[in-house]
Amino acid sequence: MGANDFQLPHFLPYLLNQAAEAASYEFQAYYRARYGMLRTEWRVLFHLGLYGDMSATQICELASLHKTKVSRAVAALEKKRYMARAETEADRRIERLSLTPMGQKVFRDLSAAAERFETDLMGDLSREEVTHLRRALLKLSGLDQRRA
Amino acid sequence: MGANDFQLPHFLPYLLNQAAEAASYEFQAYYRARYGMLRTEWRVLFHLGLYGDMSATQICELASLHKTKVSRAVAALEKKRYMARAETEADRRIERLSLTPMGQKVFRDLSAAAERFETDLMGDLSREEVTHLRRALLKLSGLDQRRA
DNA sequence: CACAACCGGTTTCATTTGTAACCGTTGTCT
DNA sequence: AGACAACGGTTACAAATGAAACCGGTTGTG
Repeated sequence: MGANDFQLPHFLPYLLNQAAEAASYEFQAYYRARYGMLRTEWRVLFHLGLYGDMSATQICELASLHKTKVSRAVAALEKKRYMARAETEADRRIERLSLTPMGQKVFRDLSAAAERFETDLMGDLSREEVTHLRRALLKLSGLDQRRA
Repeated sequence: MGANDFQLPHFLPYLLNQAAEAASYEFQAYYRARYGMLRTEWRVLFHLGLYGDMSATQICELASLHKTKVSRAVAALEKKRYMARAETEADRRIERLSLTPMGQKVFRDLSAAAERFETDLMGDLSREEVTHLRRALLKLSGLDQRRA
């Protein structure tokens, strides 16, 4: 024990952070340059594209994002005409968010780009390594618990 | 292919990010509450603690941090009296950074805390899983290339 | 030796983020 | 019904971040 055998490149939180940053670098550059989008914005866009219309709060829960972040991302996406809001008749506080046709197009392009970057990324890893990696990350993130 | 089989919880950059955030959450709360430190600050502190005195630029390279971030972290650590600067006689631009005794104490405490949190974190994973995970993350982060 | 390019590090300014207070709506309790 | 807590979402303000300009100090070149 003690600090002697502790090394930064073995410390999981550090390692995860470095890997996460490296992994999202190219994709980030892509959606930023091409659509002027921020990280939270593509996340919101993807949630709507993948899971269908939903409210801001639902996105918060699914993506573990704070509501102010989502609120701002929603405003930005709306301004870019990628997304629209509709009032809910049953509860007038809730806004049903949905992608516009243009937003859907962006979503499809970004999905394809995401797959390309991911494939690229996995180039260094064997198929088995990727499977194990995903499983471990799911556990660590708690995403396996929160999801159906 | 196409967007149909694409799912957010399988997308590596997303997954890595979620895992990284979840993993560093508790440790972050610890050094923040206890020492009022920011993420970049503990990274700088750890680099000095683990690898001995060095310059800001060297930390930038080792930790893949931008120099403004390091500059601010160094200023903050100095203000807290965890770290001191010394001029280099050979090149008066370079500052040799080193931990004060107080900084070393903080470093030791944080090292121990880091190990505890990491052990905790790995509770969900088998020893083998952790080994594989580390190897994969090292590759993805590029940390294995840049380091001796 | 003068001059320009470069380097280590800081500062400035615009953008992004976090925290908390806030607004209108709905649910609850009596 | 009326008072009040809780909720969905926004706004305001402070703190953190990123990009680029900047400041001395150093190196290289004529």
